[in-house]
Amino acid sequence: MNKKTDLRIVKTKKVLFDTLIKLMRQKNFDKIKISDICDEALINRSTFYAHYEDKYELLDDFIEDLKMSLLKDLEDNVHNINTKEYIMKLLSILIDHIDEKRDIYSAIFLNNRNGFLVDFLIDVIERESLERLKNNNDIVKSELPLDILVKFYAGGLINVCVSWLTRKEKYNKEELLGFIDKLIPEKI
Amino acid sequence: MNKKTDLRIVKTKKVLFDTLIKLMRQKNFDKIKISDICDEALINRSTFYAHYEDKYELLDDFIEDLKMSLLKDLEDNVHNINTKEYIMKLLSILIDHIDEKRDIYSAIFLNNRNGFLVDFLIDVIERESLERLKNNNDIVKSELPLDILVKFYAGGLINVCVSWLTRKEKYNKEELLGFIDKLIPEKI
DNA sequence: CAAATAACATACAAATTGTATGATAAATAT
DNA sequence: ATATTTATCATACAATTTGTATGTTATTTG
Repeated sequence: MNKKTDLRIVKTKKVLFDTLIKLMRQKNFDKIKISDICDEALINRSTFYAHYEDKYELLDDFIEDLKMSLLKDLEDNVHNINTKEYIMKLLSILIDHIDEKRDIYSAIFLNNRNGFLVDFLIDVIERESLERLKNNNDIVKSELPLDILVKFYAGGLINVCVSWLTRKEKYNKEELLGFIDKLIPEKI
Repeated sequence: MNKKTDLRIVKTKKVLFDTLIKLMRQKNFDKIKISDICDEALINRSTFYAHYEDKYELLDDFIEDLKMSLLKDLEDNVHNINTKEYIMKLLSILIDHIDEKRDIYSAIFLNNRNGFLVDFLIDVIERESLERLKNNNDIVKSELPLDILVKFYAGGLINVCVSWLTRKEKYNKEELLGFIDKLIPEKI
């Protein structure tokens, strides 16, 4: 039984997270000062230092949270189905998740901090489905190493999602999923 | 006839570039101070400020140079051939280029500053081959918007290259090209 | 060789960070 | 409900890093 964290800490972190994203939408993360964040968040600067060593630690903590919430969305929704269905479901959840948190993700992407998402997606695919993919007939024929396949599809699909999110949204969510459906072959 | 730049400037910028990469291999770009760079480069800090406003401008300038050299490699080698051949040739040149400048690129990738390469590759493909791709039978059947296709393949292939570069190199250059060959369908 | 100018040495102001301390307010636990 | 704990605040200050300014020296160009 882990004692729950003090409400004040929860509140402080939340307002720091919100403010960070707000500022990242206005200017590049590189240019954001700790004092900017505190001023905007109405948080004393010494309080900031009580939680984080620097702004990078704040960003890391935030992204960790984001990963957890994405992971939860996936766990709740993705179940054992075949490879392509599985990937489609995974991306559908991912896109929903991104779409719900559109402000957050577009701020992250604007700052080119999306490496984590590629890494994360690769991680998820590797962890959750490596065993399944290994025993799956779909995958055997490709003659390609699994790690290469995973990198390729993860990189490509994330890039499509990023452009969909940051651009002027030529397509809606359903169209995007339709495109992705065509990009992923039935038999990999 | 544009007057050539003063030799001293060329030398100063070169040593700044070299030092930046050296430091980026040791620690994250975020943590590198202007004074670190100058100390290591044996350049007076005031000289730094004579050329750049901050370290981000230095990095931009360096990446601009890198883009130019990559562009030159491509121009020298890529000629009109069909879509798949064209893409394979493009990537072959890209991989050679990256391989030659392995130290530089792995430092950039380690710092997750590879967004520019995806953007750049997309740019190259869009500029140099959009017309060709448009009139190409290979592309028509896909029923997918060209921009989506470009994002997908650019993101996927760059991600494969990045992992190839930063990982412990399980595969050699020829094997990598073989994998890429299988990833790109004959008819897109 | 003369003129131009880049790099240097130095100093210093400004901005930002990082730390320390005691007081106050809020949350938890008994 | 009250005592206890502790997070936040206010403030001050040292330390770091940046950014600018100035005159001198060394190098490059023409």
